Amino acid sequence: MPRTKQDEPNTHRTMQVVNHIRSLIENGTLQPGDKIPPEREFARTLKISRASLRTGIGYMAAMGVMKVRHGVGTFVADGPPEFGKASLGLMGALHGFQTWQMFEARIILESNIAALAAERGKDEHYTAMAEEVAEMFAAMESPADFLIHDLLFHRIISQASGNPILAAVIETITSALYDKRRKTVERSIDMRESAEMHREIYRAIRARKSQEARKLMEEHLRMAQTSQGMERPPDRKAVLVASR
Amino acid sequence: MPRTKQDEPNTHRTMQVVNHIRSLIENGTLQPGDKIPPEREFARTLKISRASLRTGIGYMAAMGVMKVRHGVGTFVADGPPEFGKASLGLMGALHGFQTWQMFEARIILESNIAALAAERGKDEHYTAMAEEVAEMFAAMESPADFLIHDLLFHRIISQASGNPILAAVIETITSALYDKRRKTVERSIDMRESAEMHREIYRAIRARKSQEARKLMEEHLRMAQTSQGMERPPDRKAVLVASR
DNA sequence: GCCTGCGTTGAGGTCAGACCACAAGTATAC
DNA sequence: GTATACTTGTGGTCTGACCTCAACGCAGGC
Repeated sequence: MPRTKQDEPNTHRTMQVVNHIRSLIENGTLQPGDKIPPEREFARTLKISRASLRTGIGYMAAMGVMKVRHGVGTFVADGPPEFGKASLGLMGALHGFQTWQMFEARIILESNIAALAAERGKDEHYTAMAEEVAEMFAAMESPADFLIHDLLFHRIISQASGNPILAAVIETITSALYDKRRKTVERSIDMRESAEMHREIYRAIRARKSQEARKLMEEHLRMAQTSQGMERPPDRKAVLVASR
Repeated sequence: MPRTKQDEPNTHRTMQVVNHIRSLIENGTLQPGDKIPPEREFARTLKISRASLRTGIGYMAAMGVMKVRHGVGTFVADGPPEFGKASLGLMGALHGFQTWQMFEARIILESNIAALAAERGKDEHYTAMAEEVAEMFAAMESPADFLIHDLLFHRIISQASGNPILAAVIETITSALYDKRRKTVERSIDMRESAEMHREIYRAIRARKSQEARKLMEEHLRMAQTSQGMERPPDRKAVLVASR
């Protein structure tokens, strides 16, 4: 009698789907931005139910590897690497992340990234950075536009660092921080000074002065934190937090 | 008659579930390790189908916030904070992460974490760290046991850093690195020397010498990387790593 | 007494197929 | 010629039946 189960590939269907798609990505069949087959068809191909297929896709979508668009199709993520949008928020709820901790993480990561960018940056990065700085000066009258170029500038530095993992991490933190901020009032920071600082950072990176780039980035972010009212770190002696 | 469409807040069911559970966590109804109601029952409570509920749970499970155990139940994650286990692996497939990049990220993060731990560590952390160091010296004959205490030691430092976000990130990287390594041969590193280094790190942290802790941690990790054969990065001919 | 088997129970996992909702393109009415 | 309505393709949700797994407990054998 044929045993009802046996067969080796008995792993959960979810992982079966994930691994399949993963291998398609690894062997180049699927590129970022590509569309995968419609669910019904793909399910038939993989010889599993549509429900199971969807579970697997949902899994990958949660981690930001796939992007599903209702009524249109399912695609491999493109854009900059990043963990699932909501991941930090959810984990924050679970482990009690504080905003100052996000800032701290960001400062540490981004100043190191700036240093790496100074060591490894290429001409294409310099060009792109210079452009964004220029845009910032030009957008001095429009906070919204300014912010866009601010974000782009930092993203380019991440790319220039040559380490996509670190880039993914700060991308995740930054976006969490960002949509935490947009819930509050539109802070009106001193854009001229901010643009000025970005320019200095750019110059340090371009001059391959990694230590200086690190320092400037740190200053810049500390200032940004302060001007956003997200003051104070931990301040030991004063805090009575009984920990545990 | 079947309820026509627009009933009310038509947000995707998935997010409906996620937000519900999230609020249960935030208001303290659900604690790490707690079990949520059985799917059939919970679905009835939320007035959605079991399928949709499962989608939402799957989403949270993918990000490491929930843990599902077939035949047993679904639980809120406990243990140290960490992004979804597979997240790095999948993103790596998509964005071409290299092993040296993981090491680099780890070194940067963990040396900064060691510095923070030196500034903020508490007695309970010192005690736990000392214990693990002792265990390492005691497990000199058993590589497997040694590794366990090695991991625990590093995890305690993460906690002592007082920044759960950074802790979550290195936890994720470390575990990815770990199960990448266990696929290769069991490297027999010099455990005595390794234990020795851990002890020095511990001392620096305990003495609140943050700069020294940072430096020692960096050395330790560089050595670990080397001894694992995961040699150096983008070694072009222009390797003037004069910086630092 | 203690161990072994096997059935029961409760939980998650999978399936099939019908139907809903959304986005885009296409045809039709004015 | 433009605006509205229809059609099509694709993801989203619902039902309800059935499968698999883990834990527990009772019974039989040593």
